[in-house]
Amino acid sequence: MTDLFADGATPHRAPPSLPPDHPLLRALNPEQLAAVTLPPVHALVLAGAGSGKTRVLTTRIAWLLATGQASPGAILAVTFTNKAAKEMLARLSALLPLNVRGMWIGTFHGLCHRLLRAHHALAGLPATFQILDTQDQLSAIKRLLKALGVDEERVKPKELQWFIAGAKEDGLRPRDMAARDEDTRQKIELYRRYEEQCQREGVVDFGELMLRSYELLRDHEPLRVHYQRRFRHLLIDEFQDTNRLQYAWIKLLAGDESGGRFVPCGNAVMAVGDDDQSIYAFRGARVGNMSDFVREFGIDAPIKLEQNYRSVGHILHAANHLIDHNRQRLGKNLRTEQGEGDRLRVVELPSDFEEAQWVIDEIRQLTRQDGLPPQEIALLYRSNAQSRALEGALFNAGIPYRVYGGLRFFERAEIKHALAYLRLLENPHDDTSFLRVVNFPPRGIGARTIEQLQQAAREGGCSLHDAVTAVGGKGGAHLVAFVAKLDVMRERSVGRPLREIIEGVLADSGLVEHYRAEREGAERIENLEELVNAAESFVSQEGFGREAVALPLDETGPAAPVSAGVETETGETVSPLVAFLTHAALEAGDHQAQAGQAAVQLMTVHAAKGLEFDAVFITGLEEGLFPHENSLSSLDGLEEERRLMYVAITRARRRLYLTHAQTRMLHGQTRYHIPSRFLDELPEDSLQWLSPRRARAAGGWGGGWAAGGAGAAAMPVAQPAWGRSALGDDRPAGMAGIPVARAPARSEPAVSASGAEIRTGMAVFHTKFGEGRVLAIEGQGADARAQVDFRRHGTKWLALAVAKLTPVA
DNA sequence: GCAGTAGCATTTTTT
DNA sequence: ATGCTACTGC
Repeated sequence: MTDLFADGATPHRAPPSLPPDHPLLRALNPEQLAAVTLPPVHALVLAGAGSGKTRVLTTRIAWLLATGQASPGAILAVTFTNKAAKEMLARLSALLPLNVRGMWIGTFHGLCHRLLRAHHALAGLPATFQILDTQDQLSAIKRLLKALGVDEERVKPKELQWFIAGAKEDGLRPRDMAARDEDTRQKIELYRRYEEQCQREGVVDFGELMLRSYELLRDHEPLRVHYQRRFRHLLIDEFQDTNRLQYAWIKLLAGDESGGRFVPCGNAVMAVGDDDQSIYAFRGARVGNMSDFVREFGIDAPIKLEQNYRSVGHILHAANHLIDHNRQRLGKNLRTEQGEGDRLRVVELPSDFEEAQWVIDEIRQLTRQDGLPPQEIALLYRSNAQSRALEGALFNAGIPYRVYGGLRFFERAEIKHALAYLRLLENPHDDTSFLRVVNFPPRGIGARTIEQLQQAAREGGCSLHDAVTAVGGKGGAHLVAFVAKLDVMRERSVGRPLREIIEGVLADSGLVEHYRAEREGAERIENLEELVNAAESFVSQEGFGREAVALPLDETGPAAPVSAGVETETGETVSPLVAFLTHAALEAGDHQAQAGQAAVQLMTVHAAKGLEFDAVFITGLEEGLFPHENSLSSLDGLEEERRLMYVAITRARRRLYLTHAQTRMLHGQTRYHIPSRFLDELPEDSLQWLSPRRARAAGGWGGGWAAGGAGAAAMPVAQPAWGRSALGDDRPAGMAGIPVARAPARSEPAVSASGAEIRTGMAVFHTKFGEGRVLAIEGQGADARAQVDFRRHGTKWLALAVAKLTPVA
């Protein structure tokens, strides 16, 4: 089959010639087959959850290659995460015995980085430019504010970081931005100064990788034309998650602006995505790119992949029914050929504590009686804080578990320290790295000295490294010694293999020695040793070359392997060290070790996207939590929450549990919640209530909350019998899914305000905001506050001692 | 320079 | 409640 990839295979040459029963195409359903064998035209593939999206993408590429329609060098496939890119490569090489070297398959940032390395001079960057991760970016910003004498109270570093990242995601430079007010004017100015600082130090942040490579292509026509001619097939994964800039970047590779209109240049763009799984608007993702794409690329009709291979019927009914409540959709319905399966089990518990206990009991049953491996069970929640209660219960029950999230390998402090030394070997003017380790391990350089050094650097207009001689006294001597030490380390590393360079730095910097003396240092030393291993495997298997290969402008066929270094268009080489540092910044590593362990999986719903499990628990299904209260004020926000719920539901193959608690510890206070509206948006026929169904103030206005509002006032938290050890057998009557008419003893406090009792679920009237419904009550007595969803003013928290709320009959 | 402490925020996250 | 940042005092 390799002969199919002979040089000279040109795009759009021959009509596809593979028979439909070819092994590549055999197992595809009609829609998948249609997507895979599409002629070279633009296409939007609406790929529902579990519909074989990755399979379509990889088979499409394989088909293009196998039919000789494209050479590997003509393919550009882009994903969001390294994980997705790796999976694509792995599955592709399983499909075809092929050399993946010539193909550009990677993340947006990875591919942009590759472009910038190849054309760094054109892009205005030094050959050894390094990447600033989010942490580094924040410290760079803090440093900038300090240098400019801007009060951190007036301009919050985090806010400025958000502002800058947001601007870049929209493709905006400071000069493109108009200041509506003084505050914005200042931020734009700071953005400008931040850019200067980054340029001076030879570093780029994540947003800059994207924006700079966009500008590179935009402003250099020969280069753009070169890449346009090269990449005949552009494939984009998770298209619903693209931001403005990423879409603009794709358009640059797929055509030109002409008279303000976009004109495709003949390449074929296949965008694959699912608008119903768009859950990253908060970080700049723009679902609107999907409809823009349809319009601007003249898509007749999207190809819909609606056949689901993951879940049983009831789970899909629930997902379909729920998402149907969203207005803004392209429209799509999942179907399965599997049976209906079990109904979704819904349960209400008195508290988050008991919710956790109930989940644990159910997990026991799943593993012991149904023989489910623990790693096939996922506990999902809306926000990370919710993991605590679950973790505590799992710990006490002795059930192994694994929590996703938290620090990743390359983000650990000790690793960042080591990397900072390595970066300084390559680029001594990297002030962020300089500051990180100038006094770590401690070497008598204090805040005073650093202050003077920064002052000197500012005055001299130079880097901290170059300013050390300007500082006098003992501090100055220490600084000079530090720089001398760096010089020695650099000297020693010349011509050495990467492994030895890192080992040398770990020893010479004193890092290992420092951690050896520390009580908790053992793990850190282990991590540092792991860093050496990571470098070793990076050099050998990963082959740092791949990261930064550039092709000569007169490209022909796959790039030749490079051994000593990485060729750029000017024939310069990038050292293995630079390549490894880039790798560390671009791929922060796994979230946690022991991935393959037999452990129950805990994660946020966001983190679960793209994963699947036999059994899934969605916990904390309460108003204010899921949907989250911060999202309730806008329709877009609420719809995104609903999509999030959709993602959560579609993670489950066979069993799905939905739990909610009446009370929950949040921010150190007990809060009272009503069940999530999403529970009401599920099809009743697919649900099995394991506790008496509590009506929430359902259906919005005029809807009854009959059972909900009738509880006894100001009762102590009751412990209904069904709250404890709810294993199947000892469930009291009513548990077996037969809804019980009696309302459970409730625990919402009735709060007296203006002589009237206010309770959760109650319809109320406010003199200013009008009619509303009480979503939650928090606190006692004079501190009591109520969260009220007002019909026309959105959701507000009101202090009951102040607000005039009257119950509405 | 470091330890102890007061203040503060606390949805979701990849690169 | 809790964990992180920033500041004060030795």
